[in-house]
Amino acid sequence: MARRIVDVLLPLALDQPYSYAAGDHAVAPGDLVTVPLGTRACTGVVWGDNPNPDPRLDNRIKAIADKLDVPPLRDEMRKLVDWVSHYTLAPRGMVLRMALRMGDGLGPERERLGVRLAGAPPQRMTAARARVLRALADGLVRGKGEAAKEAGVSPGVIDGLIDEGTLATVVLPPEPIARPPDADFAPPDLSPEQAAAAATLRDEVREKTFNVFLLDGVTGSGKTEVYFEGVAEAIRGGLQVLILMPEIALTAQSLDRFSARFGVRPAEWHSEITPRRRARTWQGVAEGDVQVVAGARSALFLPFADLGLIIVDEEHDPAYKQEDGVRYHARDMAVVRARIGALPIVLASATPSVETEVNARKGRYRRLSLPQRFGGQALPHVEAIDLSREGPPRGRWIAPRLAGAVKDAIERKQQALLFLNRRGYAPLTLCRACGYRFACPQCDAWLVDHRFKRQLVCHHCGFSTPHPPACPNCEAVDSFAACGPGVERLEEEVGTLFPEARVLVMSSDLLTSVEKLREELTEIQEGRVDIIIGTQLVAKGHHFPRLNLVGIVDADLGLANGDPRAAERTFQLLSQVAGRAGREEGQGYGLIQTHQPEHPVMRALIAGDREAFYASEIDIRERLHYPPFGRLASLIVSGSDRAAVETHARKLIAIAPRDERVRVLGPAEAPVSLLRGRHRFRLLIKSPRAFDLSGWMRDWLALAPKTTGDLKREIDIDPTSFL
DNA sequence: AGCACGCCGACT
DNA sequence: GTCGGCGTGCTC
Repeated sequence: MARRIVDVLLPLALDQPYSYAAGDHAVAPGDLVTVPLGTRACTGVVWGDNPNPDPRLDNRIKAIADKLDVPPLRDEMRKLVDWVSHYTLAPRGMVLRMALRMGDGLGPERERLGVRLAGAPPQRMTAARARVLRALADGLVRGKGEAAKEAGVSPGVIDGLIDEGTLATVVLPPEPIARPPDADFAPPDLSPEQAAAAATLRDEVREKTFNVFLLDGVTGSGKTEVYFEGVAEAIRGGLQVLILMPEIALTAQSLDRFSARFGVRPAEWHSEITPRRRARTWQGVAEGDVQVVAGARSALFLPFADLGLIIVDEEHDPAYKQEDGVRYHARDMAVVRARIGALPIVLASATPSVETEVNARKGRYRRLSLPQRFGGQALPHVEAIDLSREGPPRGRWIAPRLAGAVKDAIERKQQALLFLNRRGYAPLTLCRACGYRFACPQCDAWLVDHRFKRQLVCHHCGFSTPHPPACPNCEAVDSFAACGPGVERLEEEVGTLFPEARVLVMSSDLLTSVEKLREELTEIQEGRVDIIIGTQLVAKGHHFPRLNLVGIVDADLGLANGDPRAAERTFQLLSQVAGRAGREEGQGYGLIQTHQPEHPVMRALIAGDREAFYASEIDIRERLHYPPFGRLASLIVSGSDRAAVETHARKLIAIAPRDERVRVLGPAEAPVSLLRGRHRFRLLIKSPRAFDLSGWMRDWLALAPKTTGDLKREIDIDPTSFL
């Protein structure tokens, strides 16, 4: 019999699988195998049989070294890898890599050792040893770490007693990575609207067909309770569930809501999971032992054994777009995964992305609306403060009317939130004597003054330098002027306006740990804070029960550049922030400081008229043939030699295949034209919606000269960031 | 992505 | 004379 050759896809920057001899291994598509690659060994996945391997390989085909004892990557997963790779133009191997990110320590469970009292007391008794003996006096088995903790000693003391023979070790059964959730642990009381939506989801989960739902309701309308009913139905049916969330939202608060409903926490999956836990979760998911995973976007590539439902919470959140490596949008790829796996998917948001909203309007997605706040609470009352008519005095950022509202809120013992999406003290520092401006040496960006850290910092590359005593250009002393506000400067102003108030600044760069964030949230909840000053960190999912007033200090900030998604993002962010007001303490109040109160975003926020915003934004997108009415791709050429970068970009345009449906715009210097010492030129590619833009891009790049030196091309299909 | 190979600067 | 910097190219 002829020897069997199989194609193995490797988690490397390779688009094509490599051929290996199966040898004695009974392998099938999807099996994880170890294969020799150059000088090393590599774990890959059998992609299929290859009866006619490339003759140019002649006899260089090596043999599979080993087959791993884990469930094979299912057909759906392999289809997903192929699909995502085709769509994003990332090499297939790099997409596979995401599906194999299980860390080390796969395979048999590392033995967990327990200890119990077994022999005579040790020759040399110490205080620590005595504490251990007392703690274990009942003769029961405890885990090693557990015993040390209970006795209040270091693990070394336990090991010493094992060596002495006083304690005996026992192999413990493995601890489950996640206990099974109980679908009926604490069923909720639902409003009629919630109950109707929940019933639809339950039916759909039983139905097991592809269907996309937009679960649409304002902050506080109870979306989570509704999709939990879909989750419960999947659990009852023995199916697995994936709940995607923006990474920052995966806090204790939201996981606690899950455990309040189902009795246990879901398995977690995000960037800070330890490697061991990661490996065990991956394996638990693949074997079907883990029923529910709550995870950040990368959880989309977990190898579920029997997935029955996907939830994408806060589906509009920009964090779903991965901007480096494989550039994919987790919400869109989640829909693809649901279609491939023939299962329902729920996109939940109070402010759906324009894409999702259009899909719902056209009937491609089914809308489940939750019209009110749960418990009949009113939405916050929102007003604009026109900065050109009633702005603050020069050098101040809080208008008199906003200051008055803050004062009232404090007097009523309620909390106020001042939102400013800008970290640090001031975004620009200049010398009054000579006009010198502090700029990043390796980016096209100003250095931001961070007074708390006593540094000038580049927000693009992280470069930082101490604030110099004199101007580097004219050597003038005391000539610096801070231009514009950041949250730290706002804190200063609040300090002079309300010297008695207890103020807390929440900004990602002031956060040292998740623990610290948790403490701060508790402080806020317990009312030990009067004024919260925050960046977008405060917009995400945290619940502030005593908050009644939200002041948006600079609503125009996100609208400044020429980003086609600026309006949408500003609307979503500001709605979310304003929605934090008055969720428990009566009528909430929002004040929006803006120079353009007539802008569709502001008008919609003030009127509480979401529909008006979508109507205007959808109209603009349709006229400009922007997504979702057309397709968009971006190609950024970058490198240290500016001329070489521009030449290459022009060359790409010159060789682009001609097609009257495709327009290639550029090359233009990218908005951030210098980043980490690399010059950047951008091409934008537009096509109709019904066009395989990925395929066209692939054909185009096949004609392109290969890059030399440090020249790099980055392709982004459906870009969401235009920097 | 790794890793080896290869061709030019400062030292055990 | 070697050690080692990281640019280029290959891995079935």
